Amino acid sequence: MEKEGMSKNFIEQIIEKDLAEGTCDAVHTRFPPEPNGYLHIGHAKSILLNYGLAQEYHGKFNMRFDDTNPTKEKTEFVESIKEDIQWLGADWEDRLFFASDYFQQMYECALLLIRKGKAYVCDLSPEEIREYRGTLTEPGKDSPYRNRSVEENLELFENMKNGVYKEGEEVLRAKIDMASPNINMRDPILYRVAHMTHHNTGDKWCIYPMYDFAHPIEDAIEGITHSICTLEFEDHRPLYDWVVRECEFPHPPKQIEFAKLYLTNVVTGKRYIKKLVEEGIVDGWDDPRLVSIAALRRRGFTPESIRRFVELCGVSKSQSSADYAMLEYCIREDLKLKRPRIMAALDPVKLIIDNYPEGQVEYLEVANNLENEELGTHKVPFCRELYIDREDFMEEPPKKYFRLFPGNEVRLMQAYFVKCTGFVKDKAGRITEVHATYDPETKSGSGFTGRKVKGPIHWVPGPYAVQAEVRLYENIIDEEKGVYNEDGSLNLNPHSLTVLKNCMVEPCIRDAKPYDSFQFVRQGYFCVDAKDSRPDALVFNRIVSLKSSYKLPKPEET
RNA sequence: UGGGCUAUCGCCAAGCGGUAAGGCACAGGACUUUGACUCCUGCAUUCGCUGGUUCGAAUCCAGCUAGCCCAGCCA
Repeated sequence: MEKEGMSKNFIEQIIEKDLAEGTCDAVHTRFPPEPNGYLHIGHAKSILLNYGLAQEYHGKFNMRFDDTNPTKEKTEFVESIKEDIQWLGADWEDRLFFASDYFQQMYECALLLIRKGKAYVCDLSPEEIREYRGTLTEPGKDSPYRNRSVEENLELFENMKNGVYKEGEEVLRAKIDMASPNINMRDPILYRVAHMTHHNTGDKWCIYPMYDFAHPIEDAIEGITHSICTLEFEDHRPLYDWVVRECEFPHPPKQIEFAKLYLTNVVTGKRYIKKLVEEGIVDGWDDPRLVSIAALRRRGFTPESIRRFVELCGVSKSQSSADYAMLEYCIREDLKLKRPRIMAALDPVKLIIDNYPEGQVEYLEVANNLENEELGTHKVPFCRELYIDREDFMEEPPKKYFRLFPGNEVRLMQAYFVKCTGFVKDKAGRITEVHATYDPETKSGSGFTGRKVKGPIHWVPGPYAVQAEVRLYENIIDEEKGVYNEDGSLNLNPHSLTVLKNCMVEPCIRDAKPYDSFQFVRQGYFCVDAKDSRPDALVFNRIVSLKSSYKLPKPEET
């Protein structure tokens, strides 16, 4: 995992300084999600950053569920999160933890703070607490319960723990500074009452610690040295440090904040995704048009490609959003030499080789990937009737069109040269058949050098081709307008899903399994849909298009 | 005069007082049994703005400006 030659990001610089100065003697990081939803590409950055840092400095990486609020958390999310992290390749070894496992220790920390006169039980209602907190520009004022005796606080807190109070009746607060310009320091709430069954601790507790109190303790207990989180927690750092200090942990962890990863013009907001799912606009949280880890996996992205992407994006403190093209580059790059390339006609039109004997079939051995011999070969039947893609034939070709048109000769990929002799149209003027003759001497691999042709085109054998349904997914975005309209509503791209039902694919595709990806020659990368494989027709997702296809030449100047 | 943070090419991002790395995207060209890939070439006299310090500033100082975050008994 050594990044040779690459400059160190600011977190690496902090860590190396800490290591050099002896502030810590080993690196220990963690990924602490709340199990209240599914992971997306943004989480991947945090996971890979934390795991990568542990690897790079030969330290440890912990997995920890930050489950301190039973009203939002579910076991099913715990399972999906674990699965996604494992898939990404971050290994927590035997260090899988739950914040809820530390509830007893947190409770004892609270007791310590009360005894030190640093925390008090407050009777104020939620509304009153808000009023007393002041505003962004005005200081708050002290709670009338701020100066209770240690004994009284101890008793009241005991009552809280024993379920004497209803939710909202009492809270435990830190005694810091109600006039602090940092609102987080205005006597933040440490513990609240919640009569609720917790997914891990059941009914054992009815008081639950707040994030600001729990998180530093979790980190300290686990011996985390660098607690890496996102920018919005910068204002919480003074409180984080306060908790660690007042609870008297000997080796205080250091909180470091970095900027979240956003993708330009891609919907990442949880609220919006929830709405899309609820309204049936997407078929679930793993719909390939979204950027959840599960969606990316279903769409054919590989863990390697996501790791590469995160690495390419870098780590900084400036709020930024990565171009989606960068993600596409990563998956193209990863699949390029790794996956087979097979031929397909997304919009098939018949090509009839008139001089090829009717009923004759020969099995051509074609390379799975011309750039990577290790992927071997497979056989494709070649016969009189083939399918080619509609865009590979033009009745009246513009300049610089190298594919099939009357009188032109091209190579059928890894097969023969064919020369177009004619075509048939239906009443509507739509081409239904293209006719050609082939030259047996030009067989692929024969070493024929007699003449050259410019445009190799792809083909599939008519009677043997497999019909597949191909879904061309676009992200829910609009390149021009962006994701959100001015009023904050979503700007849905009406072309986010196009379904092509009669695509013709090489017969070898029959052996494909869910999540298998291929390059459909000249069409882009496709992945077998893991959620929708039908017995009678294959279903594919488009992962990404090839970089460009034939572009009409610019109109000539007159 | 609330507080915190950020500002380097269309998008990421190095740079840490010695005269603007790299990647994506884009544009040319070469090659090609994928108009893909690969390979060349081009792409910031300038670092949000204005002053100042200095032989020398993206880097230091001052003052502006813009954007993001904070007033959950969410994380």
